[in-house]
Amino acid sequence: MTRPKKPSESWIYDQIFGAILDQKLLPDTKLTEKDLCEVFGVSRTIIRKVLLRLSLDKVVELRPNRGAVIAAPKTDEVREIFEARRLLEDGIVAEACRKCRPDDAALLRDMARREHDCIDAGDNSGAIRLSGDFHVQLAAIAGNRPLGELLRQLVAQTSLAIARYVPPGRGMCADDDHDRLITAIADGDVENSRAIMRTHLLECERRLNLETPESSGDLHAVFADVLRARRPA
Amino acid sequence: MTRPKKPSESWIYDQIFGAILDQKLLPDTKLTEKDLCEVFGVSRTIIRKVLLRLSLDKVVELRPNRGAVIAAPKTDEVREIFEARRLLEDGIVAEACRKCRPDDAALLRDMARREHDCIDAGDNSGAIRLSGDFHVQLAAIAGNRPLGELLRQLVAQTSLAIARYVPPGRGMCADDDHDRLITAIADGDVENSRAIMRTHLLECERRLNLETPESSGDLHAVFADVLRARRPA
DNA sequence: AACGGCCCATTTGTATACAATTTGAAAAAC
DNA sequence: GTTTTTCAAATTGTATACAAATGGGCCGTT
Repeated sequence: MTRPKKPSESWIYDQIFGAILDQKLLPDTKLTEKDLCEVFGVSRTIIRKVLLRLSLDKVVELRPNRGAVIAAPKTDEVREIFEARRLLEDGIVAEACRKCRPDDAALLRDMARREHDCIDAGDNSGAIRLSGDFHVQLAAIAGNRPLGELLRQLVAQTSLAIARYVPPGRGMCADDDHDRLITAIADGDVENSRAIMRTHLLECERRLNLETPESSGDLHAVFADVLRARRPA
Repeated sequence: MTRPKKPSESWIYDQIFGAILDQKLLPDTKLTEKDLCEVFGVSRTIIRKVLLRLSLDKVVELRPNRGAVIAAPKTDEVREIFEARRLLEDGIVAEACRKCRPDDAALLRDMARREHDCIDAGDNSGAIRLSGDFHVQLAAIAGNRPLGELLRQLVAQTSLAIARYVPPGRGMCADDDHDRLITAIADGDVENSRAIMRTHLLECERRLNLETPESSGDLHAVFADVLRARRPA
């Protein structure tokens, strides 16, 4: 938690991302460059680089001439993200089954344990982050680096979605999904692993309250009836 | 081809990327910031933003304190990229079959026609770019935007790999693969579409000469025998 | 009092100045 | 003659200065 003398770009990235996961920065919050400069003690050059990277990861939205705000993914988009993850991770987990070595499994078990610790300690953002790291680590074991990089992006967006749509106080993930997944992978059981992963992702998506329609945004859609009434056909 | 008064960031991106596809910029070529500033008539601020984005798309490599060079993907990495594409596009094409409307098919046919025109005219980089756009458009029809964005990145890396590994003068892609794909998709024939896509990608990869070992790079590996001789066990 | 236009404060976008690092080569030491 | 040291030119990294744009409030008009 200590701030280095010269905060690096990636450290600032993590700090901002972490603040989002902690829900200290809520969607649509404006990120003024000058304020971030004062907070982190660097010039706008650095802050702008960080904001550009955050925007390419779809964590913040960069509106030309109007600054950066925390991204507010729509429910439709969150569903698409999970759909994409089901596709990618189906392939990843199958390959991980074939490539997984004993020490890989040990590392996965250690990550799952630390995730449990975070949940027990009530460290919500830590749990979200470790859960994401777990999936990224699976991709690393599968050994396809481009695929792992793509998943990293989807995981970042998923983390944002969880922070946004998980009802506060409610448990986020079925605790032992990851544990059962590790066992299946260590056994090299491809079909079982794929089934667990698929169910796991579907279950995660289901726990988000994506049903409640969003208030914001498209006023034309909200007042569609008004529009229809105003135009006597 | 005319240069705007104020070249936009994305225009400069496209120009550099196009020069790479045209093999006017070969791998490991250094991209000096000052030179690019003079060429495009903008300040280093803009150039550095473009280079950052190119590096995040893995088209150039950004070495800290040592500048940017055109990326030189290793054969292993190219194989991984194609493997990732097979996974992603298998899902994309299946979804595109369900979502494809008549005007979508018409657009695809138009893109395929323009690609043929480029091949006939000997416009190699144009053909590579349109071929990539075709696949990205399929993802757009499938209607999963995050997935489409991921594919866009893979397509960029594929284009770089093609420019690097296709033997000059040799035809790049089986001409009618895209046409047959359009027909199958327009018919809503999921299984056939998936088979064509899979074969298409495998065929593209096969046409690259990834067999010839790369000369450059890891001197430790190249001179492994020397190293062994120097260390008398 | 409501509407519209104007102006100024704030914020973002771009260019440039300055600091730090790398690199190559000349000079000094062995 | 070879190796090491040192130094200068070039290049990247960071901060800042300046230009352009946005947004909101003030004032005048109707």
